[in-house]
Amino acid sequence: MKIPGLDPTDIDILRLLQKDAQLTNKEISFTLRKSIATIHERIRRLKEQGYIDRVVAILNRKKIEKSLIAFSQVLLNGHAADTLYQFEKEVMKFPEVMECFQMTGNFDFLLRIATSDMDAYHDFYRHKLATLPNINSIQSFFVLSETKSVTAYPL
Amino acid sequence: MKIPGLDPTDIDILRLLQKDAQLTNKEISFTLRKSIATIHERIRRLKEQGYIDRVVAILNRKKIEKSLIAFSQVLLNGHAADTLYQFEKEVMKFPEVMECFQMTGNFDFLLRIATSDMDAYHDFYRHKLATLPNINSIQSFFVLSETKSVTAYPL
DNA sequence: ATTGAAATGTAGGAAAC
DNA sequence: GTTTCCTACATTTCAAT
Repeated sequence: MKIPGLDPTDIDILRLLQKDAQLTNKEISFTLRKSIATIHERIRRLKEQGYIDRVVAILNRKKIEKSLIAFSQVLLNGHAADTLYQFEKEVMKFPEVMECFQMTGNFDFLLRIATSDMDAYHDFYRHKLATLPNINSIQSFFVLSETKSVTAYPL
Repeated sequence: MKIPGLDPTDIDILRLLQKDAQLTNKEISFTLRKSIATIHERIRRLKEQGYIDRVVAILNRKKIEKSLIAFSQVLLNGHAADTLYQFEKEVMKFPEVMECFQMTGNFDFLLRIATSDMDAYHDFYRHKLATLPNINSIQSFFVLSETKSVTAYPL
């Protein structure tokens, strides 16, 4: 079995819910040819055991005026545990930072930053990000166009 | 008004649904001190007008054995419209590629790639990604740890 | 656009096979 | 794991404001 604790029906359910979490148990049971009660019980278990983390609404970025997405590579001065921890602790408080990953390679963190436009990004950069302690360098790249963007993991 | 076509109540609703789309209309109506019918009508409108793109289940990456996330910077040979288009068309077919953005800067595309481990990534790299035409270089970075990862835009 | 109330459908739980 | 039944909630519609 590919994923410990999950059988093919569980995988099918996860595949469907990753694309559309508003499917009713009835619709899922029809698609997968199982009873409603089975689907209900499976989903309950998948949530309880933490396979499904949460259900969220994905907004249309263009419509809500967060048209500018930046990916910023951050290099810190030194890698003392405390330096890393302090950076993480502060950067995750910024709502503009949707993602922050510590990375392999020649920089320390990769951030995904959402703002309305370049002015707003500049503002965030100067008055928030660049004010954090122990920052050596920040290199930013901006999204020109979005070819694909899904939240569904391949299963 | 910050976002055209939305009043403060709409913004509040979007903020809540971005974090938890399983909130019932009743719960939202209680939080925002509006009637259930109002909340219902607002959400219907937000979906119809495309502010809410979709509602999805977010899985726990660790539990489903997609522990390895790579960000790959791809540089193509030349930027003929057809070269770009062909790359986009092919790369978006790969389920491992969760995101593909055309970017500013000294590379053309940034990909987010989800696989189970380094072996699976290597396999994807050699037999899928690197076989696409007109690829000049691919530089990959891997996620060591996840400090923050949300799908909610700041509103 | 907002509301309360009424109708419909779904979720969630229990029992028996 | 499935089926049936049941109750409680949630969604959806609608007439009135």
